[in-house]
Amino acid sequence: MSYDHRTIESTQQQRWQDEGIYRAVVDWNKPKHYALTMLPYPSGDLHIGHWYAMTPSDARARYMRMKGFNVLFPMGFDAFGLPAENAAVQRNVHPAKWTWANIDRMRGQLRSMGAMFDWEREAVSCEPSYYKWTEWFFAQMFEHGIAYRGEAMVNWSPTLQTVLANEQVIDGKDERTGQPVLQKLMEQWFFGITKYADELLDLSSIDWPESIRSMQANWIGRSEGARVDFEIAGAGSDGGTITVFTTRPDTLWGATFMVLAPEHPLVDQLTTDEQRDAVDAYRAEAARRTELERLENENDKTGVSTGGFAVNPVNRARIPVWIADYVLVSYGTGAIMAVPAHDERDFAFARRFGLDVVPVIAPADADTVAGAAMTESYVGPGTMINSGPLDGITVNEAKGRANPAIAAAIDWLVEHQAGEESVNYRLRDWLISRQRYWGSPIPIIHRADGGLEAVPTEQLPVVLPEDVEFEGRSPLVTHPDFASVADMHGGIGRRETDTMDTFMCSSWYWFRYLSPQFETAAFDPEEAAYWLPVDVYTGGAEHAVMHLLYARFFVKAMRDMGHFDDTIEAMAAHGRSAEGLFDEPFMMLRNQGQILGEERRGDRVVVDGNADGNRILAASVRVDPDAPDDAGMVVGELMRRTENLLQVRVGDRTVTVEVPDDAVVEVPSIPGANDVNQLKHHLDVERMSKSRGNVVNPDLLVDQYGADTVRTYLMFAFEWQKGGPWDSRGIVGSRRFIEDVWRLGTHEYQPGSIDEPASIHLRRQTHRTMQKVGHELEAFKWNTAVAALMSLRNDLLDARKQSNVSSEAWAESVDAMLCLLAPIAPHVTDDLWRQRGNQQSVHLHPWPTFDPALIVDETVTMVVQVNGKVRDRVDVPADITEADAEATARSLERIQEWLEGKTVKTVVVRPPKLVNIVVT
RNA sequence: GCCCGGAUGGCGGAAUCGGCAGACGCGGCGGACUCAAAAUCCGUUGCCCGCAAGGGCGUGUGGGUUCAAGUCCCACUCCGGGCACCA
Repeated sequence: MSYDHRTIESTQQQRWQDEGIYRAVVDWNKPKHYALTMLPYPSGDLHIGHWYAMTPSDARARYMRMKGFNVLFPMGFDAFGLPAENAAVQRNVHPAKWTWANIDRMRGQLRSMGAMFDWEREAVSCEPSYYKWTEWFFAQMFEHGIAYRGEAMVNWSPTLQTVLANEQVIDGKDERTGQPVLQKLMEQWFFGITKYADELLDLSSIDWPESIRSMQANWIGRSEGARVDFEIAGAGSDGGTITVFTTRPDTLWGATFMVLAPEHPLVDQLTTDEQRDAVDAYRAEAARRTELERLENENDKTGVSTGGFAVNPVNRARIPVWIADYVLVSYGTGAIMAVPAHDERDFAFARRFGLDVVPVIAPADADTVAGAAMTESYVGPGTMINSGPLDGITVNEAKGRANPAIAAAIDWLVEHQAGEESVNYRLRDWLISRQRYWGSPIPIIHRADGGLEAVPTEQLPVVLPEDVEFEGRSPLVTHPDFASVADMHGGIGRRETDTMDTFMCSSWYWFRYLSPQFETAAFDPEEAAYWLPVDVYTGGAEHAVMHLLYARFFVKAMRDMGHFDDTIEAMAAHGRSAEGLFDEPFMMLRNQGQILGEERRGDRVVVDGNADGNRILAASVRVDPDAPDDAGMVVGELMRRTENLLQVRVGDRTVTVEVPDDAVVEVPSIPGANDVNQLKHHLDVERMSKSRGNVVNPDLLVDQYGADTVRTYLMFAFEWQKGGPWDSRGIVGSRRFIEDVWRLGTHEYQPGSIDEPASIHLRRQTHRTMQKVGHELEAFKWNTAVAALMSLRNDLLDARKQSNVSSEAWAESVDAMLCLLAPIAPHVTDDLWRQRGNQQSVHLHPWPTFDPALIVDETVTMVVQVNGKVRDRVDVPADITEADAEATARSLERIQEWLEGKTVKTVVVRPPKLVNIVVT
């Protein structure tokens, strides 16, 4: 019977479902393992990236279960979001209908993966039974003062007709469509995530990748420094102050002017009558420009004087106050003290507008240049000068109080009540409201008197009306009934028509999986007490500063609002300590890389040289994508390179070009001298996208090769955390492997003449594979786990050919191979497992344990080096003594030849692996 | 500019502690089977010299430590990612 993946996979999937083997039920007698993989957005089709993310997660969940853990591995859909509304506008289909149709389709595709998802725990964020609790969390946040309504400069996307969070804007463009985003002053809903900035910076209790830690730290952007108050000159003692944040209070004596953001609230007060027109014009221009346009002329400083002055608190100097768009209203206090002598931007501004430059730091090894003569700012270390009480103090490269000059400056400010030590963050509060329909409604009622109140819990959820029309604007605003509502006291109220950022839905979904039907709370404390927290979370690194930061914030806020109290109580009842379990959502995080489109086969090369028979002998080869067809003797795509032979496609024929060593090779993208080795027949690998036509469809692959082969290939062909270009040719190797497993599993082994060492060898390889595969799966190293199993396959093929191992050794090895491969290729292994007479699924079988005595070799190949170079090898007993190892090494004929006429200086002996004889 | 990660055959990649570089797979080459092709099987495959035995070179570049370096240290180049007029 030959291997038929279609029958095997559908049969096994049906059997798993019938037997209900993936149902995860609380069992306090077993250790638990909560494995979570990021839930998909129901975009319509599962793509190869979903498979790449999910099948290894599934394999590891299966492995943990075989290791004896009670494993929860749930799945759901992050179902609110803009694409559904776009579909509504473009195709005139209701977002709910579109979303649910996609979910149905994707559920089927997810089943074809053969993953062990527990579908009874499925959660879908657009279901009222789900978003009731999303709303409830919002109401809780509102009542605890974490959610608030505030006016701020926010990101407005004209394309999407909604505001966006800072995290969703990259380089002034929205991260989904790449369209420009405007800055607008608007009243919106925010979550006070900045209160948690310091706690979010501490990732010491969780096992997360370094890159994610650094991205989160960068995003939070903590800076240490001081806040300094500058009196507004001529306004009297209580006429107001301009507060600035600076990381360099030590340079205060060099502050010769101030700059406010154009939107700063004090600008009106400071502006003199003479400057009024210029200031108004500048502010209007700044408001018109997008973030993008501001960034374009970064080096070209603009600004205008307000005509007003402030007093530098350290020396009572009257300094002019300017406005300029290089100061951002959203960072720090929206105002800076400018120290042109020691800040590049301030220097450029001062030179442009003829403002004073006063150096206050003398470099240690160079003469101090007078301010007027400086050609650039000095940002290095040195000694304080022109700074009154700070003169003579050392300035080093350290930040904050670790720098003696900064410490002295802060002390001076505190003593003179002119400022204080301060920490500033780049992180802004999370803008949560969206002017869109397809999201969870914000459960707030605006009272007639302007007050705000949360919709009471018993009235939740605020359900999205279904009878809506889509005409660009959110239909909630224009809906006849939705917005009109009574407030708590029966007064006239207006319902909030904004919905929540969909990241809100995904900030708590792993709690809903615990008890998706639970009606009295967001999750059942009894389930939570057993399963929480998530032990392993897998998914893409693109969520580093969005989902993963929000999720951490959410759990900390839930903890502070007391929403884990019932769970902690339930834990105590079962004798489980809650210590440290509710500060972070995900104890371990691992990211997969991204699968890119298949390599583009050719580069355009220009070859000149001589015809030599039916090939060209090249004198020069140049890579030039834009070369015209007549640029050289042979011009075309480089299709293949083998050693120094190139296959170049010219029109519809292929020309062979030989590149001798003395040919000139030019690859403009690689500087310096190039040779033939640097010619690549692929310089262009891109993300998969429909428009590029390089999308790999997993459904077609599954149909052609089977899910087991696709899973195995995805785990084998890449370094998982890295990803890389798809290679459609490579999958046959995985298919051959699965077919070999099938043949070995169905082979009726009859030993010929049994060779005892061969049996022992097979057993040793088997037990080593047990050790190796377990070790690799533990560490998320799928490729080497598969490689180890392929090696065992090779050993078994060899044993079958020789027929020289005992039946027991054969059976042990085949059974082990099926168990070890089961997490990776669940269908074929379970089919074979049952064919081999087992009653229960291989997935319920315990993970094989290796015998440590069996994996040690009796003999080892010892390497003998002379002066660090391998000169001979010899098989020696594994327990050889140091003396015997040296004697054996010296006795080797080839070693003696190398020692002849030389004096042995030292001999390094590392039995049983190596002897290195050092001679002179 | 600052921060994080990386660079190993034609390709994807492997190499617990510093101890045989290139596991495993793809691709290539040669052969068997076949009328032929596909599939399959056998052999081979880092580069260079050599008929061979064998030798030399080799993990981005340049130094260093060591009996021994892909692995440790210093300096640099390039690639990927994050942050950035961030005060």
